[in-house]
Amino acid sequence: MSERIAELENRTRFEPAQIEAPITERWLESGLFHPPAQGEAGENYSIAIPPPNVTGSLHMGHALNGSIQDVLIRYHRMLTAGSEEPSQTKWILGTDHAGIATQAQVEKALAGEGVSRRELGREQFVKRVWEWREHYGHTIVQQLKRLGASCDYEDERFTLDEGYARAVADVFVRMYEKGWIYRDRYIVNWDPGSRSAISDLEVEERRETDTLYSIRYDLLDGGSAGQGPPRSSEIAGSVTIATVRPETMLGDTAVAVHPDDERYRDLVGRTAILPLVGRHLPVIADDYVKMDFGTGQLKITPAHDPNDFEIGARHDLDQVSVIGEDGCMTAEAGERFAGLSAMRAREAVVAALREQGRIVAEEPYEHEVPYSHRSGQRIEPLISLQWFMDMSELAKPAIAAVNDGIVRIVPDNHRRVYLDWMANIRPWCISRQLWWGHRLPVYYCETCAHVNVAVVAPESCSECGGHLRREEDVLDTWFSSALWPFATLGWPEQTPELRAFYPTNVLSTARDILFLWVARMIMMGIELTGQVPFSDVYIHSVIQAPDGRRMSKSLGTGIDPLDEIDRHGADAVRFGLLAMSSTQDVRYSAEKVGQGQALANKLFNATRFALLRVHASLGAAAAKELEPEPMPCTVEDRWILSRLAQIETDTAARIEDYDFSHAALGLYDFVYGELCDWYLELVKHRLPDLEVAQQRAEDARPREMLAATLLYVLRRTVALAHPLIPFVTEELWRYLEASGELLAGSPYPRADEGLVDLDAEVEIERAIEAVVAVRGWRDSVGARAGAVIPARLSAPCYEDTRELLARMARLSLTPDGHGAADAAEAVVSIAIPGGSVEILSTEGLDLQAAERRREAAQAKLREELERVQRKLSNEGFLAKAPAAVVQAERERLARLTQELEAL
RNA sequence: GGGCGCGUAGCUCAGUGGGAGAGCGCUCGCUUCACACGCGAGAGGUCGCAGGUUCGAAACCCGCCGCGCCCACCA
Repeated sequence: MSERIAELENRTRFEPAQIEAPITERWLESGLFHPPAQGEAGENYSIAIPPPNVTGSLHMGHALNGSIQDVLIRYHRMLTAGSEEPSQTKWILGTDHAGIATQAQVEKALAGEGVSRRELGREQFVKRVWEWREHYGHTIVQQLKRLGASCDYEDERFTLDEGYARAVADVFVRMYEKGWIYRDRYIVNWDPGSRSAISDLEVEERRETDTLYSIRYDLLDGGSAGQGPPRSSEIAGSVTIATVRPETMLGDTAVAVHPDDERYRDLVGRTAILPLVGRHLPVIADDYVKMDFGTGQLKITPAHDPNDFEIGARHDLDQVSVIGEDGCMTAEAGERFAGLSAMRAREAVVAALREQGRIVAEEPYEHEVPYSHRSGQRIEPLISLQWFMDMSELAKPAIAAVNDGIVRIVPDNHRRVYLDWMANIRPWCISRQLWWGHRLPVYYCETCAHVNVAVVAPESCSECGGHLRREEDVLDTWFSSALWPFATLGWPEQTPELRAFYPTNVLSTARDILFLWVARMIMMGIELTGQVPFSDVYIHSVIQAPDGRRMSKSLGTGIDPLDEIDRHGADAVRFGLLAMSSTQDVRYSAEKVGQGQALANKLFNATRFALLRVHASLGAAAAKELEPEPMPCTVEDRWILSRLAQIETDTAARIEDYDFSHAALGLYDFVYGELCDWYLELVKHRLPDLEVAQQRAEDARPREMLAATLLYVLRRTVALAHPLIPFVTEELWRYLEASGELLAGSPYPRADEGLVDLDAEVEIERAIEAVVAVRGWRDSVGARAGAVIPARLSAPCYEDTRELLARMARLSLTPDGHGAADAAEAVVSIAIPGGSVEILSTEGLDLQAAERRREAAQAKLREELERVQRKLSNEGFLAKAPAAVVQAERERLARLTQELEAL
């Protein structure tokens, strides 16, 4: 117990704003968050933070995941703090360069100055982004500190750091040499917004209603596919194709039907004439075509549709690119349309077709349209020369790791989602036409066209010595993110950090980046380090707005966690988020944050009260010497120690099971429902002021024992709650712990099983039930709150709790078996477990209400009794239910009978 | 089209085989010597609907209705 108790006298409220900054300062100065790179990963504990975007700011997802990871980190740091075997706990911190997002931000800022990035030039632009990063790159890290996140702030990484960049280049070269990375002309998801290719995973489908046009293409007479505009005499029949994108027809190079389609068997091998263009299109058979959709005749545009691209490859069709990287029609689309945006071109094409009478039907059509997750613009599938990575070999061990449980996914219903995706994994388009990012370590020879790939830029071509030109493209941001858990620790060098903290223990994230990031880390980790990067993947909730919509700035549904911290304190926000979290999406609950705030304040006041009371009751000198330890004198002491042991077991188990909401709410229930509502109220009177006690000539020993027990319980509770609500608990530790040690570096309480006392629990629970019953009765009959009512206890099993029942229910209990008093007439009976309390005086009571209440109580007891009797007379129940259940029902019957008789 | 999940008190959610719960809100009472961001007491629920399994179902199974999310190449 610390000497500074007097400070607490006037602090009747916990004020987070006053203590959060100084406490953060003490934590940072202590070095607790910056462990030495000692030992091996197997004996240490580490988590690599999902690196936030460098120019981002803390949103609810960060706040939740930060709280979760911090609980795990603080728990393990404390768990091993008292241990004899040395163990380090590290939360690896850093930020992600976030290619497209950051580049877009800077471009936007430049636009404000009236400059485009092309005007600035690559070198100057990249310089500007670095400056931007210097300016805004520390925001989110500072915000994590406000949350109380105990990351290793002294060892912050960035995915574009020099060492990290070397690791990225190194991986590229290795994968290239294995033949997994290759360059290809392939149809990609082109994002006209960021003017770059993006990966499949960065595409989101939106439901939209478009017009489905049915267009008639004429068929040439005969089978030959001769060139030149047809003369009308050569036309023989037609096909009707359906499309929502008429503008792409300008790039059609075939018409397809299903090979089994009886209706069109004769068409295969014939030639259709592409309206507006006149190109001759072979009619081909491909089983991709659905016979039961539309007319069963499909236009094939290999350059602008992923399916058509595949079909084109199978049939060796021409690729005619009519839409360019700017989203506008190319020269190949013909003079009439070239230069128009795709949307404009659509109108123009439709108008031209309509003029020719070729549109035979139009209908509204709802379908999924691809949009860029990054820029929000509609994806334009087109053929482009890009770099790809083949994932099939990488996926195999990553599938096995999850199948074999070497990587555990929690909750495990995400396991199958992961496995399904991995089983069908496709090549990954890794090149981006951006300037901000890891430029590919690829050098083209201007003389012999040889492709040089090397970590360090070669002087000249390895084949011919010719001049080299470096690839302009950069890598997909997720390529570097995939190396996060080990590249942050110095890989490919075998550093002490890598040895001490890799593999990490847990990766915590929302499910939206399970494929984008988590799966790729597992694949890359296994391939490059021979070990899985983490043994557990914890997938946490997505927090939605209170109305169930997505939380987003643009919708105006966002809630800023920092505002919430300002208002309620970091502990409250952490507690609230943890209490909300679940295995599924949840709505933001201001009430849960309020609950957290209340808990922090409650714990603060409970501790304050206990310390002040102990101080006043033992005197300053004795209080200072006091050694907190369990020294139970009474049944309530044994009860609270037993309950404490139980909540200690439960909390540790819940944290280890990633059951954060129950860990949080369980602590709340213990602090409120047991420690404060009952234990403190029960023992108050046992700690009178020192002078009073001395006047009464009381022995100091019972007070010392109670003080020792009380402070033991509070210290343990405060320490137990620390990983969830670190600020208030650290603040209280200053008063509870004389040595000045930080709670963050102190051992975590582990249940003392020897303190479990089920008899005490039964007794106190019974007494609490009785108190509640009497209080309810008092309230309903209008008894004054403070009035002490004469009564007689008519129930067994209250030997040790008789006094506390009287005190808590404000009864003056007549001693049993004492002549005159015992003979007093009972005017009212109140049912309590195992019997009744008989009220001996009616002064100031509403007797009609009392009677109504008695009747209601009787009715309820009868009803319950009947149900139990029914159950016990059911032969099926007696024969088939477990003996313990039958026994419990028998006991219940006895108890209810007793209570009913007492009324 | 495939998959995952949800539907319990006015609201947000726990509870997954044996007496319907919490927080907030609401009602009543209380300046009770830690806390009025407090204390005490209370009202409020055919556990989405219908069937089945079981001695016993909010929970397990089948179907239906409603809602959400993820994946997927039907123009």
